[in-house]
Amino acid sequence: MPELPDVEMTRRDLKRWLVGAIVTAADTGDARLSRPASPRAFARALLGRVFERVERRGKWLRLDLDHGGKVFSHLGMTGRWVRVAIGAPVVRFERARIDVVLRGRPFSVRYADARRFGRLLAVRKDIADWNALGPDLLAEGIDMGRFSEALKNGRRTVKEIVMDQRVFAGVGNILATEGLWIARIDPRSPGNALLLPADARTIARGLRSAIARELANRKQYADGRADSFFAYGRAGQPCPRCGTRLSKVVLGGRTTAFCSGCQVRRQ
DNA sequence: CGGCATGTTGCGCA
DNA sequence: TTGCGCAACATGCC
Repeated sequence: MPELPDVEMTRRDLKRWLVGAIVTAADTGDARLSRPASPRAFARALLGRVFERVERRGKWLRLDLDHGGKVFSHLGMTGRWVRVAIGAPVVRFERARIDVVLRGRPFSVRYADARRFGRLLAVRKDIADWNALGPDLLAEGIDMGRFSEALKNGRRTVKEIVMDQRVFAGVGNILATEGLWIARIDPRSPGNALLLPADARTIARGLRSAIARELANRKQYADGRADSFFAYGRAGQPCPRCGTRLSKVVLGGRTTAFCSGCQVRRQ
């Protein structure tokens, strides 16, 4: 599921389903997902409340309730929200349920998460994970000065820097791989080798373009990932731009595909 | 059966 | 003290 474009699509769903809806029942039995809050706190915070807003920053979602409470949701690796009829049976890997009434119509919204790497907690104020997030490439203008600084100060590779949620909220392994391919920059380049303002701009443009492509793709194939990636998951196959066999390397513990033919490596 | 997976975190070690 | 690499988390799927 989860990188910025998927989470954004989820935000739009939740906004459509929940804003203005009143909660008639809420339940989760999963202490792991609701940590450090308790499953009981989740039910208690939601019952009888009305959703006012659904916000997103990077891969985090925040649902604001009418009494000032907030529900934070992170999809982890396999989390997803679905809407079903009221009283519908438990969906596969269901971890939480929110029954609501919107404009007189009752229905149910379920959170499913096979691996349970996600988070789902109801709290009174913003959590540290949310506050620590850097700018969101879709929502906010990015501060090029700050990005250049992050690159300059980083001994890490440019891919690791770009995936740092404090630098760009929402960029994960797919977006970083695709964005750098579009920007024609070798993901192994150390950040402090990319000193030109033009480099930062090119990378930001590549990431934005990758996000736009993914969003368009999600809209078209509402379900699953019809992979139309340039580089992600395609090591060994020809580069769609220059035909060179795409290489594979592990950076920051994540598999990374790139083209040694047309992605420039800086030292 | 082995290997890999869109994410994050915490631990051991240099 | 800081930083880095990597295992761990829990499960599906090829």
